[in-house]
Amino acid sequence: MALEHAILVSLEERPGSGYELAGRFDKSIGYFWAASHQQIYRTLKRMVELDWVAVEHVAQQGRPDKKHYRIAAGGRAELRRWLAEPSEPAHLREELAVKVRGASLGDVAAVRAEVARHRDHHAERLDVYRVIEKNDFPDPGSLHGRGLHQYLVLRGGIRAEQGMVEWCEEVLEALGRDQS
Amino acid sequence: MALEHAILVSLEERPGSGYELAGRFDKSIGYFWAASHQQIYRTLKRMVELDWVAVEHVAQQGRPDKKHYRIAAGGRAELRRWLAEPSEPAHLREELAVKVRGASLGDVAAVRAEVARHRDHHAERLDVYRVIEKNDFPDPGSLHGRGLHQYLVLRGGIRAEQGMVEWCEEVLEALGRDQS
DNA sequence: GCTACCTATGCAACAAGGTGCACTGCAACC
DNA sequence: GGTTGCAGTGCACCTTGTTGCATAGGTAGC
Repeated sequence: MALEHAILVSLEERPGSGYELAGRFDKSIGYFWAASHQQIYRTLKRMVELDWVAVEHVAQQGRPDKKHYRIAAGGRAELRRWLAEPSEPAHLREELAVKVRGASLGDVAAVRAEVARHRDHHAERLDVYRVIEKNDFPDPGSLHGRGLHQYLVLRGGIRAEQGMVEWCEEVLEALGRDQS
Repeated sequence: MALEHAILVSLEERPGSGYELAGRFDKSIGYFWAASHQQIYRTLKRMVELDWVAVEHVAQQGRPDKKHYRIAAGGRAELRRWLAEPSEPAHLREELAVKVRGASLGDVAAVRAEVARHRDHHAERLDVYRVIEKNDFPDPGSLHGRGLHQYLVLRGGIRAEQGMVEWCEEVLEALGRDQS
């Protein structure tokens, strides 16, 4: 499993509370590895028991107390171990593809509309990534180390979203031709 | 969930046993929606209870008896319902991206080797898809209906694998430049 | 004669992920 | 004065997915 490792990477970049981590998983890191706040709280608890992260209770006024997490020595060791270990290539899990494949068993026009909706969604996501790219990485050629690694992951997101947009366009065009 | 629906689509194309379905999920359909034989047996059982599929016990000589499944009226109705229903865009879950993002916390060279391994894997997969494309769909322009839909899903697979190969190349090149 | 793999189905247990809900209290808006 | 939203943590339950094992005869190679 990699949720622990995604959390470790995120905590290493910046320590914080579970709530804060959940926020990060709603953007940045979470674009490539989604997780709900439930999963994060539960996993953090387990990671404390494993001594991968250290907790510190922080009392607050006007707000509920929070727990501040930071990566511990055990977590760093685990990260190093995991980074060196080979991992399985992820397999695709695209509900939309199943729908396209089964389109002729239902309303093709409805499936086409679904594809259009997904295209719009991925186009929006692509715009978000492009803005981040422009703002945070104006000069990619000069990047090194951590900054370069963050940029490369963003590039992966851009490629993935662009690929989806193009595929949706191809499907829309082909289904349109077939129906007319 | 879409495993039921993937099974329905597959059974509609061709009825068969759970074992046979598991085989299909190891190739064709399974390239876009993976499932183990355990999942398939369990899901088929549930689908029989729901009257989405019909079973027929087939006695065999020299081999264990098998159960032959075909889609039932309830399954066709469910498929139509599901096809018309909007679905959530799938979110990425790429362990490799987490590793690239965390590369500086471990052995960058090891992560680079991982990326190379994954590139090779996706390149092989891409080759498989390209062969299928050439053999099964020699004249895409003339496709209609079900054949066209199958082709479009294959095109999605080709785009996804090609995108991964290109991203891996970009990462390898950038990490190589950074290290030297 | 032994090992290994294929066909064929399935249980049991566990790990991971998702959904719904509960509690607290402040700030902002209308 | 009521709703909405933010900050903050967590339990309980349910569904999905994975792993290990069991059964059992046939076929093929060494």
